[in-house]
Amino acid sequence: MNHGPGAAPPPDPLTDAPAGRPPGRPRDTAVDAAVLAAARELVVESGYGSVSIEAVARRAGVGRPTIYRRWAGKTDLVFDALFEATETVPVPDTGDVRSDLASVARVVAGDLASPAAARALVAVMADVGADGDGATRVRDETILPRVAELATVVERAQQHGVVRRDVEPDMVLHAIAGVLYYHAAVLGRAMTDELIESVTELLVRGIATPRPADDDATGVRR
Amino acid sequence: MNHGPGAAPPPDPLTDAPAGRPPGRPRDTAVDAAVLAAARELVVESGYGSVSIEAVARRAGVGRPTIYRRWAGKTDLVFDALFEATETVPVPDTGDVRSDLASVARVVAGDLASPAAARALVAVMADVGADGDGATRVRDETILPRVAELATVVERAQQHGVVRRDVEPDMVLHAIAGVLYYHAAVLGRAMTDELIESVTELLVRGIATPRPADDDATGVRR
DNA sequence: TCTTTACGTTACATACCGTAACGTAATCAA
DNA sequence: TTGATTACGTTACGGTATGTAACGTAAAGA
Repeated sequence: MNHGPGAAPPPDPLTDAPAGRPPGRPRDTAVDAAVLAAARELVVESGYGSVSIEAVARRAGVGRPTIYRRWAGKTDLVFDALFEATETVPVPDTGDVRSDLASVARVVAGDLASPAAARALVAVMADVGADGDGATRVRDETILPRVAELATVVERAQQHGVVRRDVEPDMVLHAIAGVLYYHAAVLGRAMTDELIESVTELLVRGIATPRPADDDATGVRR
Repeated sequence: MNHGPGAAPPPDPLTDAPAGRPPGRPRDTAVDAAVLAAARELVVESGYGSVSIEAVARRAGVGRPTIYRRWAGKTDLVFDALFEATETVPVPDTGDVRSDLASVARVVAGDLASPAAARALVAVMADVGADGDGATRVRDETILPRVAELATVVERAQQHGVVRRDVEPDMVLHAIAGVLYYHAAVLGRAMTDELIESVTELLVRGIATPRPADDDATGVRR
């Protein structure tokens, strides 16, 4: 994946110096902004499948080659356009696992607030997954680090004994994301408070440590 | 959505008669099969985004207009090609909620077994969701009925008192599907037994009725 | 034989792709 | 100021896919 405009000037491989601004006319940052905004708008309006580089260039008032100088293709561009807006959020720490997980769920739901954006995110993932190259890179550079960071919420709760030790922290995060993605992208449902509430409820009960003299909380055979 | 070749001759609205075979040369069912097979192959080989009606027609040895006579477009065609293979499975009833849900999870995982197919399914969903028309139809005609059918597993368990009454049965099914879809399409992970196991574990604990003198199974404040 | 529909072929206008070439503009170094 | 270097918009190119139309031929029933 390119992640084009964000790239800093490369360090000089010989001198190992910080390598100041490269020669020549610098990129116009206004172009970056215009293109990303146009891409975002078009995706929301007409869906990922209907977006074309051509249309983005037209709306942004920019030449098509200019876009190709920055991004490798539609997938790259839309990916940046959608993730550029998602600012990193601090890991919640309210002292209560339930509240922490609810916060996480609300952040994820925020990214999926617009059904169109949700579908686009999924479409990009499906698209990116097509080539074995960039697929793992996107995941490893964008999704997984964030998951690992947020998983500390679960780890903290484990150290305090309120969450089972055999729960994989990442799994909990993936579950939150999975359920919300599914509701947004496949079911086309809005991210309501009720949904966030019931997901949190389900997970908190699912990962909670059973009461001391109760080592078989799942013995539900009838 | 079209669901083209499966359509039976329409009943006569006036006579209410079964309405025999329509006049003219009948559709060649071999063409249906060849096109669907070609579409399936191409989707698995190169991903949904790279499939074109043109390519499908070429591989199927069929004229392009012939495809357009049956399906409205790429989305329609691929949708039918992918769902045609998923036979309906009887609702499990092992007498144990855990086993029942594990069975459901295994069925869903079966549909997502091939990573390429999983991505294609998601891509089609995202694509279908773009137009407000066919979106709800696909969901209401394909996904939701199946979910409602399988949700009886949860309802049965509720009647036997092993699952909380305030759990929405559909929600449980959506959770299973959501987590598995996410793992397949976004994370690109295989449908392992461990995954199915841990999802089932999480959900069973999450929906189980708390022990009688234990009305606060979620009081996990530290 | 007549009517009706299916099929393959060919053709058409439109659109997008990705890249190349050109002239002009902006920036830095000598 | 001059030269080198890169960015930008415009134009153009060959290639591919789209969705539709028109044609002749094939297959079925009346």
